[in-house]
Amino acid sequence: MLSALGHAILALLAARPQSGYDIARQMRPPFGYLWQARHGQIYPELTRLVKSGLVDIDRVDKYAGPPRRVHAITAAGRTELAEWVLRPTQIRPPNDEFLVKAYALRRVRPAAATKLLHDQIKLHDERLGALEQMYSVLEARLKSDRSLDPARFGEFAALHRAVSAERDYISWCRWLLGQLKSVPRRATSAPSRRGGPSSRSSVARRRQRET
Amino acid sequence: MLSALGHAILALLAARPQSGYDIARQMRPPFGYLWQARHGQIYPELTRLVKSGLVDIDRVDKYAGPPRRVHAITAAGRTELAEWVLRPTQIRPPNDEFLVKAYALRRVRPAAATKLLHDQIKLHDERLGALEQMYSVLEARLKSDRSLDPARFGEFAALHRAVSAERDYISWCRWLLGQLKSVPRRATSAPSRRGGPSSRSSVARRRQRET
DNA sequence: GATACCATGTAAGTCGTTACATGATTAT
DNA sequence: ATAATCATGTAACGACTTACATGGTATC
Repeated sequence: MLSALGHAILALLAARPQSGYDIARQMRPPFGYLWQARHGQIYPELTRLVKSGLVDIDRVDKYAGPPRRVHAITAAGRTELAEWVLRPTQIRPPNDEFLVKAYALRRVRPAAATKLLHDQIKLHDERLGALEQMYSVLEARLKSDRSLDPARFGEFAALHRAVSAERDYISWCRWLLGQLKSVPRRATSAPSRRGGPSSRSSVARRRQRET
Repeated sequence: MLSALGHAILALLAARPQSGYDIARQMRPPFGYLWQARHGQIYPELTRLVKSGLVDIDRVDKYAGPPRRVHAITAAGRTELAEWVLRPTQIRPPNDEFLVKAYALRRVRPAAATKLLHDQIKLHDERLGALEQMYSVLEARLKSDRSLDPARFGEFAALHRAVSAERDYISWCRWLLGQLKSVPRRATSAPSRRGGPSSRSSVARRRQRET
């Protein structure tokens, strides 16, 4: 059994041999677009991959500074990667903290809510900008190179996904911003429960087992 | 310090008092749209919330079957929730296993790749269908009720996000499917490295420290 | 000299999954 | 009877974060 991170590392090493640091750089939050992880998780995982024979140390480069251990995927690693790709995949839990905050947004003043949204938009805009730049660099390379290099198609697909996801997220933030303007009502700490038929019926639908 | 899950539970309890089972049902993968978690994580977290005084046990319902412990948020809980909402929020790491598989897609036969994508589309289509249904039920309620109930706006916003995210994901899958048809080249286990100037320049750009 | 980056590693703690455990109710 | 759902809990394990640790190089 190999973790998703392990397979993500295999996938990167299948593209080209790299050092742990190279991998960590590509995976560094918040700009990693294939898989995000910190070096504290990557180095031990690399060690495990070497121990299981899916990866080996190609060479150790010593130019200046600390030596770089360049890892390469083995034949067994490529086999494992291909088999893993074919195995069924579940949907990841979205679990976005900011979504929960949006759910509870009416608990804060509208001005504060607006600021929150602008902050979040800024964060995602920065990420989107970085992704778009990587995307256009890659696109330019794919066009200028003799034909398009299918070896880089994976990067293209992943970047395409990441860019699209960020745009979608930002659209939602802007939609929410618009909603805040049109429905500026706010609740205080008292829940203001106007226990009319609306909430009644909700409870009734949920449980009919009441005595 | 309280976890994101703890705050998600607080947010749900701020909407109405509920049992652990109710919370677990709303958070159950793969259809939970606010936050996904298993009951094995939820019950201990609820206990912690009670111990810290953010939640208390409203009552224990015994209709028939096992008793339901109905939890309610306390005043301290509402305060904590509101303060947490205002705190800065980082972007969650996307870390989607299927994205890594897409990155490595050219390692499998085109027919297998196509099947993988159809499977993934099916999964997301099922989730999208469920979400859209919840969305339309909620929408109908918001319209039929006297005016729109701002207390339910959070659900609306979260569902909106979830639906939009699923649609975006499915679009990407379909785009990939189209790409597979137009670029049906596949690599065998041999990496076919045609070490031309393209990969050279890439390496050169990445590190200029070579002796 | 201070700061930033390169480069690798480990340890402690939290978050989350999976599986075990129990027992009643409802439907087939 | 058998299975599915209701309802709560715990234990073991794996994934991930944060912080500590080291030491060289480049830049201001």
